[in-house]
Amino acid sequence: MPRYKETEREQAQIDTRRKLLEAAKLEFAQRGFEKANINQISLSAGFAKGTIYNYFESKRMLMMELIDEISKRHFEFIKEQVLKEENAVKRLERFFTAGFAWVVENLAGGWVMINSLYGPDAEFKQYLYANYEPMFQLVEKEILQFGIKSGSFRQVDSAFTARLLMNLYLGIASQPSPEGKLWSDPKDVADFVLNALRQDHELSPSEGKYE
Amino acid sequence: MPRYKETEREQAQIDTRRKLLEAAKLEFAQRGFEKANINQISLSAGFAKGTIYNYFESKRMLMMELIDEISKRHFEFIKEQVLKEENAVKRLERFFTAGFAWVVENLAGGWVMINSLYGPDAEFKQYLYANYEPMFQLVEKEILQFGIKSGSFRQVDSAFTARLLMNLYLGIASQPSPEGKLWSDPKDVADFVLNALRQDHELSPSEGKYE
Amino acid sequence: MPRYKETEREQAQIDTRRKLLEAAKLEFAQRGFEKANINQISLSAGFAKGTIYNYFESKRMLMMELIDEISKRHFEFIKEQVLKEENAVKRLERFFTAGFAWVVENLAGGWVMINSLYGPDAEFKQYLYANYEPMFQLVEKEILQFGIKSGSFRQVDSAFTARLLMNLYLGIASQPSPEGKLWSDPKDVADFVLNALRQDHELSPSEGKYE
Amino acid sequence: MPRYKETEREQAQIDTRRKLLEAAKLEFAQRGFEKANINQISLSAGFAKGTIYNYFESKRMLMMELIDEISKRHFEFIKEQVLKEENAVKRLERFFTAGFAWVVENLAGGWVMINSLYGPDAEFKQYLYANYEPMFQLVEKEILQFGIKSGSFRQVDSAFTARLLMNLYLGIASQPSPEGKLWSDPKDVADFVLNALRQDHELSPSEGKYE
DNA sequence: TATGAATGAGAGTTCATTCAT
DNA sequence: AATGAATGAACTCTCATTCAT
Repeated sequence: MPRYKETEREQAQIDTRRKLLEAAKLEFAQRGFEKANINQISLSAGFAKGTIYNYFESKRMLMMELIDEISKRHFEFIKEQVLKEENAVKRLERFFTAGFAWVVENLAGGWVMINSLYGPDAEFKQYLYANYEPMFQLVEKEILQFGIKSGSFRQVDSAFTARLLMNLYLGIASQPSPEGKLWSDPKDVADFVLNALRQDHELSPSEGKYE
Repeated sequence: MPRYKETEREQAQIDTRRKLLEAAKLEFAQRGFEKANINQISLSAGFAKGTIYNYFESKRMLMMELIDEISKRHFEFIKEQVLKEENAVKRLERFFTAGFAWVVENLAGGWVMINSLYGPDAEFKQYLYANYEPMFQLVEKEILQFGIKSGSFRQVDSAFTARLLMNLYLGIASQPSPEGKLWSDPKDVADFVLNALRQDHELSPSEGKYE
Repeated sequence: MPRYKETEREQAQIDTRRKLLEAAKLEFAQRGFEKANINQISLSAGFAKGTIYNYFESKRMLMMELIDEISKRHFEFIKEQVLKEENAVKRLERFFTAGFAWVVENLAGGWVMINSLYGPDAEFKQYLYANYEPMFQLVEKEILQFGIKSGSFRQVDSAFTARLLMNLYLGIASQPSPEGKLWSDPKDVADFVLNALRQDHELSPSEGKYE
Repeated sequence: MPRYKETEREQAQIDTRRKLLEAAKLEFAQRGFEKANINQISLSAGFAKGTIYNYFESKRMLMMELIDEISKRHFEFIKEQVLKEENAVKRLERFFTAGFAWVVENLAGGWVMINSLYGPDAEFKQYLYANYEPMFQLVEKEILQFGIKSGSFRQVDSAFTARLLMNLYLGIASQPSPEGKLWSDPKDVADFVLNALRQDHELSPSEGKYE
């Protein structure tokens, strides 16, 4: 059999798979995992009901692979944007700017992530946390520790603070309006955080206390 | 008919209702709304499967009433604790302390709230937001505006900041360990926030820049 | 115990029973036997759900007693009106006039009869036929045979014709408009039937009189 | 894909659908719509209980399609037989002969029709009336008006009389014995009706009145 | 006798999954 | 690889009936 035929077939399979994942993303985002209809996903993607089972073992495995794909893209996007900046403050601002932008550009994907993260399904949640580990690392190391080392930020517990920042990000990202807008500006969130992270040595000891 | 008899019957109804809501809370927390089995709830509460329909119109209505009850208790608890304090900084600390404590003491209730807040069901989400409006108000007015007026906090957008704080609270509250512990100390979160809210007038203009 | 107390109690029971039957008639007429809600009947009658079971063994027995009552009243009404007339032609006309009037005045009762007569429940149907036997007899003997004997009608098979007439009556009676009107005038139906029953034209003119 | 394969599959679908409708007809006829068990229908037809939902949206829709099918066949059968005759009297006789024959040959179908026509379900009733409109038209135009024009019948209100005849037909048709026989002979019914429709000009005007 | 909470059998419907074509 | 008919477990909801008070 000619080589190029093989390649064509492989490409066709990849395309089908991509279409199915795209349809799944929309369905899961709209109805949630439990209410989502796997037959409908296959149909929406332009195939017959059964086709999806040639590509994914089960509804659950489909979801896992979807989570995988979305979270990887999500991370890559943010990582690239953040590392572009060479200044910790700008990196932090960029983290929120890029993060919010991604959500707005990927509403359905965002919903799948949020639902899995805060939903009742332990397996999905655990899987997602594992997938987001690199993003935690990014925030912790490439933003916070980087900023502390460079003197931009005060000495904070970077692991703890990374989690706080991720929480802020995801929390806000989970509340888009029906039109797909977020309720806050990334700049404002970044400002708030920067205020919390700024050096406070210039405060006189007596002023450092909050009664 | 003797009065006390009536009272007895009424009390029995209240008890049954409470048992059913309690069982529902556990089931919904554990499995999520969609996977929750309403027959099982009734059975877990110690009744026949049909009994629950003498008390709640439908699975959905049961959930709504549960959300109602939990959110009201949640708010009352936090409100009481926060308003006990007469100092804005202490109120803010108390908000997190009491908030975390409530979640730890009410793990199942917390799950129901979080799942509804971040889940795919628009009706539940909307209902819950409406129910949590008083809590937003509490944070905005009795903590933030109160602190700004008294000079404890700098001039921030109180509505925006209230939402940020609620996000932080709910985000962290949504991640209890399997043993029911939260990953962070309320004191640490409060400190982070207080750093962001402290007066910055003592900074000289040149020091106000992050570079 | 005083005698009049007993009587009062008996009267109260009779009243309760009547109210329950009345409510049952409306419910059965509106929703049909299968969809009718026996709890609702008891409530509509002004009692608690369980009360109806103090008066009727089961939903089915309630229906039987209702059929009994309605069909007896129905027959008594028509019989009285028909026998008032001393002329066969008038009796026949009166049969349709009174019959239609009864249906219009007793729409709910009429529905219960028709549904039972033409419905899928064999037991009800059989019971109703037994109950309507006297009405068949009335038509056969007091109208048709009476008219044949008196020379008003030609020689027809009175049993067969009685059934035909009952069919005509019940068929039309089963089609009231939503406002409770029947689609035809009893006079017109009677005229049609009288045409079919008149002496054949080859009879001499003197015999052509229906009296 | 080969054409004949497609055809095979289509044929299989048509067969399955027919089997399901057949089973539904028997179940509905025997137990009535409300008591009929849709799972049982699917099982009786030789499929799993869920299969029927691949062909019909709901129990209600199944019933509607069944009514549709039966009434169409019913009408076609009678129409063909009636129009075969070229004489109004014969057409009328044929109407009853063919009508009775159809009922006897299609007992279950007949029951479904009668139950829907006289039952408590307004939607079915309305649907059936709409479906039987052509049959009313047939009786009114092709039998009665045809007979009046040709001088076979006297001048009667054809719409009114058509309804009367349909009533007679359906009423008798609704009372088959357990063995599936009707209580009357079509000839006798036709004779009765013909007597009512015959020209009465030979009666002297004064005798034509029933007073 | 009246009450109404509790019961539990039963039914319609959904849909993930299988598999022969 | 793609198809889509068939499957049957599972689930929500209804309501006739019971019975302790």
